[in-house]
Amino acid sequence: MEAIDHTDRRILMQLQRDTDQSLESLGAAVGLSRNACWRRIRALETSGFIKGRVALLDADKLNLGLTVFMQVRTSAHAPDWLDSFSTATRSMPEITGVYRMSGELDYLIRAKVADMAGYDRLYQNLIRKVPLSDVSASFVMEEIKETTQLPL
Amino acid sequence: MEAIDHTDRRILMQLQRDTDQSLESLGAAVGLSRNACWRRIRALETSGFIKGRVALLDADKLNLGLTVFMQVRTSAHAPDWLDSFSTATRSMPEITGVYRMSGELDYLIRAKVADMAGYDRLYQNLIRKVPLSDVSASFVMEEIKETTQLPL
DNA sequence: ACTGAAACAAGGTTAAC
DNA sequence: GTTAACCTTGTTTCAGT
Repeated sequence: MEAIDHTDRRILMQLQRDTDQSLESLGAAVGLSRNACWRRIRALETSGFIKGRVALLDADKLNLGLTVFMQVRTSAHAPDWLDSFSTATRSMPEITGVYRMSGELDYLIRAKVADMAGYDRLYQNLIRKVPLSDVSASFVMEEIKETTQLPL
Repeated sequence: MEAIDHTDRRILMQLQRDTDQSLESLGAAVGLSRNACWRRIRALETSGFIKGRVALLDADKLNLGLTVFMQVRTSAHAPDWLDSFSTATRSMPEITGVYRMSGELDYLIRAKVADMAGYDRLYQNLIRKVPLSDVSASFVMEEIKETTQLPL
């Protein structure tokens, strides 16, 4: 696993914007021939810098217009509580992010649902699978920025 | 803009998992010929269900191992405060998400930085660009789940 | 109107330098 | 790193259901 140079960064920058460019245009953008480019990309893949290539869908069009952040506060709990919490949240496709936060007893959940009724179903499902003492939800009114691009 | 059927959903499911499969294998997965598949994908693109295709990078490898959520509480402010806030956050590449939350005076920011020093730089930069009264930060200790896949 | 089969062209992959 | 051959696969055309 090598260190990354300036040209690699530029390639990554392009790919995390749009992975559908041809090697030709990509090479042109970073000043490289078609397969010099190809070989670098391949290296970036095998070394794990590139985790994968995915399609990004329109949540509104798919009737998933409501994004909710749930803050879970949990008091003392059995040692395997985290296990069942992880398993439960990972198995629920509406939940797109789960994070253990600083402060030890806090978890943050991000989920996508159709509407309030959808949120309630999600909430009911979740507390049925894993005991949660204190849950508070905040809803996204406006998405000012949302990107998968990392700063390079 | 049409409604989406079951086969389209299966295609979208595949593509948001991995957009690098050939039309051949994709078609096999959903029970379609190569270009029946192709035409559906094309329709899903032009109708906007597919917003784009991107590469997902490894944040740790790129020295962006610290994810932080910042909660911004703002009291009364000039009518164009939101404008300058939006412009400022959108121009900062470390910031990967900005949301106006329910409760009217709350904004949530997600950012990726290298470490605490990186967070402090980001914070200093941000408050230099736009006046913020009350900012609290929570740091991600453990990423239990993180996906771009929407539930279908 | 939507399907599949086959021809075609573009672009990813390999080999040679 | 480059150029050029190669061959997979995306794209277009066409005919059938």
